[in-house]
This record gives sequence, structure tokens and C-alpha cells, in this order.
Amino acid sequence: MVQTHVTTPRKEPKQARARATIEAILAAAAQILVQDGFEAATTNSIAQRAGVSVGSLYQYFPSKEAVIFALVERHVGKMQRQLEEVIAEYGEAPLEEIVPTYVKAMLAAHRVEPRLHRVFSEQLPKLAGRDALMRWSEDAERVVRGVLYQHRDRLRPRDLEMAAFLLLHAVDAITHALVIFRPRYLEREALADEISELIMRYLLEPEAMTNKRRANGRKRAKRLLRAAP
Amino acid sequence: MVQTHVTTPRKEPKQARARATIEAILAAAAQILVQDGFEAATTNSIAQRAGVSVGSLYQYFPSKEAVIFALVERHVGKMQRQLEEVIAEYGEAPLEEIVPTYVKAMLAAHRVEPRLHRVFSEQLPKLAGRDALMRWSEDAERVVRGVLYQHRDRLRPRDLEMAAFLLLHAVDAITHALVIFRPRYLEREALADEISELIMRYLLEPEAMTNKRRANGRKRAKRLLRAAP
Amino acid sequence: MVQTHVTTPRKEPKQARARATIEAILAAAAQILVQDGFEAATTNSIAQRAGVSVGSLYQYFPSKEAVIFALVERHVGKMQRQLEEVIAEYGEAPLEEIVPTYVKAMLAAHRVEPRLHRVFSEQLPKLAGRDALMRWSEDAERVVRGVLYQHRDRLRPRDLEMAAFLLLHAVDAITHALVIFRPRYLEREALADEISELIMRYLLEPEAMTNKRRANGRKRAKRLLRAAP
Amino acid sequence: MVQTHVTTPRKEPKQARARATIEAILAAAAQILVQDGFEAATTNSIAQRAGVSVGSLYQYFPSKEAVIFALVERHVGKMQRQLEEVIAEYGEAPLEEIVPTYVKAMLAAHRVEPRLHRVFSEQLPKLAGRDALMRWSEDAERVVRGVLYQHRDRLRPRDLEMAAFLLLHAVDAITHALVIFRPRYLEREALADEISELIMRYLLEPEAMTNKRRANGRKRAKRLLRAAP
DNA sequence: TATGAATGAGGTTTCATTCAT
DNA sequence: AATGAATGAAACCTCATTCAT
Repeated sequence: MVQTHVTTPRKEPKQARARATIEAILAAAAQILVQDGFEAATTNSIAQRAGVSVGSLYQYFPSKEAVIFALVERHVGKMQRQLEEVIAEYGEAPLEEIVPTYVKAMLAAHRVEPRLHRVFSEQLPKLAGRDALMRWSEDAERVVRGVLYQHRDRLRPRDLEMAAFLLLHAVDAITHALVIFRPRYLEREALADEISELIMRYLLEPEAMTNKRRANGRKRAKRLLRAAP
Repeated sequence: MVQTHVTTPRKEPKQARARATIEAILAAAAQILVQDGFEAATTNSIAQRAGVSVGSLYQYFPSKEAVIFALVERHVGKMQRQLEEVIAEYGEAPLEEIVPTYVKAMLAAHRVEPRLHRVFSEQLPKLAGRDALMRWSEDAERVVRGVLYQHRDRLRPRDLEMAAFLLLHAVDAITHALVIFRPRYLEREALADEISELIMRYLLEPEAMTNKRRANGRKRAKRLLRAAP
Repeated sequence: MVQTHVTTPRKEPKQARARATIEAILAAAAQILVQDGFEAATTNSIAQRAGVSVGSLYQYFPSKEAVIFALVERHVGKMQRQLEEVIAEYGEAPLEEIVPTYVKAMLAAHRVEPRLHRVFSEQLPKLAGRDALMRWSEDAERVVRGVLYQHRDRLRPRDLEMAAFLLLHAVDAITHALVIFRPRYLEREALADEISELIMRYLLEPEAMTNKRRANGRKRAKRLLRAAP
Repeated sequence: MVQTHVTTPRKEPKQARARATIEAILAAAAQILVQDGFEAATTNSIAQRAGVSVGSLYQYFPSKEAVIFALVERHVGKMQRQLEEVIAEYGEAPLEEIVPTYVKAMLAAHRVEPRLHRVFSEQLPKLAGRDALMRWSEDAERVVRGVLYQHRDRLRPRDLEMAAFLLLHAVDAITHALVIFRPRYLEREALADEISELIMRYLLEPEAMTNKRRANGRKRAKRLLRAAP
């Protein structure tokens, strides 16, 4: 929606207010989900926490599930964009760089709203949003597969599809488990290195994996990551 | 035992008929959970599918959650027993044997009732059973940690706790993701090998991992596993 | 039912057992009513406390209300018999004796099972037993009225029906209130005297109420009451 | 204030419509209680009779008991206010005036909603409102005690606390019994006189109780009562 | 006869959604 | 546009009663 703000200035205040209401509702929903779990997130409680009436909620969302769905979509979108940015930027880089960067991107993605992520993966009922979450997995897998194909000459595994599957879910689950069982680990430097190690050792034959290369790669990755927002 | 009075069984059956009723209720609950998801599992629907009245359900379970809880406990118990058996049997074996066996045991554990497992990990609300599921994770992690400590001389990673954490959740999540995204993969021979590869390469330095050894190890593992019940 | 226990000895054991079961049920019901209130008295809880099965309860009582009803009847019966005994014995005595004796009889009647009496008067639903309780009131009123008529020549009030009504309910309510608010008072000697005073002063003109007479009356009443079981 | 969160009103109405709904609910509850007894007062029947949905009932009352509680509180409040007004107005008057006035006030209080009062005192389960009813008794007793202490010089009874107890409950119970057994009596003039007589004769020595005084007192009381709203 | 498992109508309560104001 | 009162289907759970064993 391209806004011609020069010609329709009178509508703006209203739209801005609507936007604010929507934000308030989503924020309230997220807060309740995180603090009190899925069962506590009723339309009335969300509206109340958002400081609006139920009526207003239904003005902007056709149903309760739509609220949850919007929240999931937004969350997944953020994660996806993060991942894609990294891949786009490092698309041409050697594996030694792209892997640790990807790992860090995943960790960073989970750090964004770890508690919300947890609620989504644990308590989301069939209908509302589970699909969106699965789509994210499939998209991410496709991206990983792409990267692997690019470097297939150097890789040990023959079945790249299976490899992509394994890697994606291993990393995803580890980060997810971290959020739940070891929130503190998430901050540790060494962790990302270990996960990268897991991946690299799986992907490359020992002789293709010089220490030098790996060390360099890691340094450069750090530098690049620091440059990112 | 963390369970509260809300989830403990209400009375011990004294007649065979009662036992049958309890089984019917649990079976019905499992069926509904798998087929229609958590939301569809109402006390009435469960009772109806079990061919009994709601009243009968409440004779043996003090609440709806108690039914779910019993189901989770039973499921987790099965998985735990499988895992412990394997570890007990292969406790003294070299890593080359124990790892693939463990991987296969995990895959087998998930194959027991994969769809039920999925529902549990995805849709279980806070109260009912999530704790039991997390306890399983922690127990399993402890077992893995024990194995690693036994072989710590040969292992590359220094932080064995972190290593145990990574491996457990990687394998767990991969099997879990398989159930959801690639149920067909679960049958494939190669899959278990790949996961074992992922683990072994992470744990051992290249020079400590001769091809010969690995090949032997794998064969022997297969043999042993076949011997197991 | 006059039992010819000489000719039907074989039935006795059975009947004795049945009697014991009935007693157990009534005792259990009374206990639960007193301890946990009316709502807690379910057929199952009564049966359990009585140490029998629900089925047995229904063998001897056609419904839950029948159990309550039996309990009320029995309680009211006891009270009524107490009252009638006193009146029968003191029927010919002067008011100065009969009044304090009656008061003490009432207090004694409430002392029998005060907590049960309380539950009955406070929580009895319309259907079960309320009628029995009201019948008791009416019967007692009739008795009191009879006494008053006998002594009508000496009495100040002209409307003896109203007087009987006032006295009966005043005494009844006072004893009842005592059970609830001042259980300790029930033991006090002075209390019965005060209540008697209340009645006598209401019934007699001052000049008809010599101190001497009242003192004598009180003493003799005490003696007589002591003689009673 | 002994009330718990279970019985406190749920939200303050902000619209006139809401106020009307609350009134309708309370009126319906009172009606059902009076006509069909406690057992018949289900949330659905109350809502239906009130012409609203169950949901509306629960918007304003957190539980079924809260409805009953509100009704009891309101009723007790009315009675208490009546009593206090009389005492306040006649606080300085001689006993000969205050007693008949108090008696009439009590009778009037019970005349307000006699059938509702009956249900409350007979069928109120432990939880809902019994406390409120007992509080009323205690408050009233305190008031009576105060009056007696003021006039203690003229009074015959030595133990004024006991006297207050006896009088309060005698009068309360008599009025209460009237409601149940002789609703017609409630209208009779002579009745109040008789009850006053009962009290006065109990409180005063014969010689302190001139006919003249009593006659005057009664007249003046009548006049004053008539003046009251 | 005694048992206790089974029944199911009916009660309380919640909450997504609508709609008059 | 916003409000919040009103709705009612549907969930959970209880308990008097029946009946096969």
C-alpha cells in the first residue's frame, strides 16, 4: 500500500490510531501468551490488557485465531528475514564462513523473542498458526539445501536433501531446547562454535577441513556479523 | 514425583471390568488426540469414543488433565525404559557401537507411537504433562552425559555437559522432525547411519576415527540390535 | 412389630445384621451432616463412611432423602418423647414446678445432639424432613397450650393460644441460638432459671407470684429432675 | 468484611442497562428462592426468570453463591438499618417507650420480605451468606446490650449479657416463627403488645412497673412510630 | 444379599462473538 | 469508531440411582 500522504492527509490520523490499536492488541496478546500461557489468552483478556474493548479487537481481527495468527506470522517473518539476509550476504562465501554465520543468525533469531517462540512451538493448537510455523521450517530447509548444493563438490554427504534436513532441524532444535532448558547458554560464545563444529564436521571430510581455514573463517564471520544491525 | 492431587488416579479398580474401562478411556483419548488434536479431546468425546459414560471417566480420573497425564506418563515411561535398556546392555561397549545403537533406540522409541508423541510435544498445555515430558529430557540427558564421561579420554569436546546437551537434543529433534515432516524417512536404514555419523564426527578427532573401526562397529551394532527384543 | 423371637430364631441373625447396617448408615449420615454440612452428605460418602456399599444403602432406603428423613424423624421423636414424659409426670403439678422442668427438658433435648439439631434447622431443604420438624413444633405447641389451659385461672394473658405460641417459640429459639452462639451457656445452671423467670413473669401477675412459692418450686423441680434418667 | 473473592461482585456497571440487569437477576433469584426453594435456584433458572442469559449473570456475579450472598447482604442491611434507626431515635427514651418500639421495628423488619427471610434462615447452606446472617444477630445483640446497660439501674436481671441474648433471640425467633406458622398474626396489634409485655416483665421488678407508666409509654411509642417513614 | 462399576441428566462456569448505544 | 453489555453453545464435573456380578 503506497500512501499518497500529500493528497490524503485527513485520513492519516485515523489510520495511525488504527495502527496503534493493532499494535497494542498484538503486544498484549504476546505478553499474555508469554506470561500466562495459551489458555489465559482470551479475547477479553487481550483486549483489556491492550486497553481497548473487545469490540475494537474484532474491528481489526475477524477472530481470536486471527490475532494469534498475526503474531505467528510476524514472528516467523522476522526469523525468515534474518535467515535470508544472512544467506544473501554470504551466499558466495565459503562454507567456513557461511556456517558459523548461519548458526549465529539462528541463535540470534531465537534470542529475539525466545519466550514467545517457546509458546508457539509448544502450545499452538492445530488450527492457529501451526501451519505458518511449519512453512518456516520448509522454507528454511530449502535455503539450507540451496547452500549445500552450491558447495556440493566439497561435501562428504551424498544425500544432500537428507543432510539439509538433519542440519536444519538439529540446529533449530538445539536453539529451541536452549531457550527452554538452558537460557543462559544462549549468551555463550563457545556455544555457537560448538554447533558450527557439529555441522562442519558432518559436512566435510577431515582432510578438507584445515585448522587454518576454520580459524580464518570464524574470525571473518565475527567481523561481518558485527557489521550487521 | 511432581504430580498433584489433581492428576493422580482416583481409585484402584477391583474388578477386571474396571481395568478394561480404564484401558478403553486411555485408548480413546489417545485416538482422539492423534486424529483430531488436543482441542477435540473433551471429556465427553473421550468417554463416548471409549464407549462409556462421562461418569465412568470420572470414577477413575479426577479430571480431564489426569487422563492426559496418565497417557503422557505411560508414553514417557515406555521411551525411558527403551533407552535405559539399550544403555544398560551396551554400557561397556566402545563408542562405535554404543552411538549407532543409541540412535536406533531413539528412532525406535519414536516409532512406537509417533503421532501421539507429536501431539504431546506440540500441543500439550502447561499444566498437563509438560513437566513429565521435560523430566524425560533431563533423564535422557543425564544418561548421555554418563556415557560421554566414560569415554572422555577419546573425545574431542572439552565441555562434556554441553556436548551431551547438543547431542541429545539434536537427535531428539531430528527424530521428532522426521515424524512430522518425513514419516517415510523413519524406515530408512541410511538415516540412522547419517545421524550416527553426525554424532561420531562431532565427538571424535578425525585421526581417532578409522574407517575400519567405524565399519566394524556399525556391523556389530546391527547384529546386537537385532538380538534385542 | 412384636417379635416372637422364640419361634423365628433363624431369621434373627439376618435381621440383626440388617439392623446394624441401617444403624451404621444413619450414624454415618449424622456424622457427615454434623462435620461437613448438608452438601457433603452424598449417598456415596454416607455409604463409604458407614463401611457399606451404595447398593446396600439403597437396599434399606429407597432414596437419599429417605435417609435424611429417617434421621430427622428419629431426632424429632426423641425430643418429643422427652417433652411428653415431662409433661406426663408433672401434669398435675403447679406451674411453679412445671415451667422450670419444661425449660430444663427443652434444654436437655437440645443437648442430646445439638450439632445435628443445628444442621436440621438450618440446612434442611424443603422436601426432606422440614415437615417433620414443623410437626414437632405444632405438637409441642399443643402440649404447651394444654398446660396453659389447665392453669388458665391463675394466668394473666387472656389469649392463651398466642401465649403458648410465644412461649414455645421463645424457649425453642433461645435454646437453638444457644447451640449456635453460646454452646457454653448450655451447661450453666442460671440459664434455665432465667428462662423460667421469663416465662413465669409473663404468665403470672406480680401479686400471684410470691417469692416463697417460686423458691420452693424451683427446689422441688430440681429434685424431681434429678430423679429422672 | 469477611467476604472472599468468590462472593464479591465482579464488576461495576457503567451503563443503566447493566444496573437493570443486576436488579433483574436479584429479583429473579429472590422470587425463585421464595417460590421454589433453594434447590430450584440454579444459575440457569435465575437467568431465565430474569430474562437474561447465564452469561450476563456471570458478568456481574462471580459465582452462583455470590448472587445469594448479594441478596442476603441486602436483606440483612435493610433489617439492620431499620433497627439502628429506631435505636438512634429512641436512644434516650425510657424503657417503656423503647421496648415496644423495638419490638415493632423487629416485626416491621420481618414484614419487609418475610418469605425471603424464611428461606434464608432455613435453607442457606454453610458457605453462602450464613455468616452474614449471624453477623446480623451479633450486631443486633450488641445494640440491645447497649440499651440494657443504659438502663441497668432499673433492671432486675444481673447478668445483662445473658439478658440481652435471651431477649434478642426470643423476639427474633418469635417473629420468625410467626412468619412461618402464623403469617396472619403479624398484622395484629395485640401481638406487639404481648411481646413487649414479655420483655418488660422480664426486665423490671413488678413494683417498678406501674400500669400508668406502661400505658403512657405504649401510646407515645405508637405516635412516634407513626411519625417515622 | 452385597458389591461397586456404570450411568447420564443436570448443574456450574467460560469465552468467542455480536450488536445496540 | 469505539464501547461493553449481552449472548448461548459447549466445556467440565457431580451424584442419585441402577444393575450385572
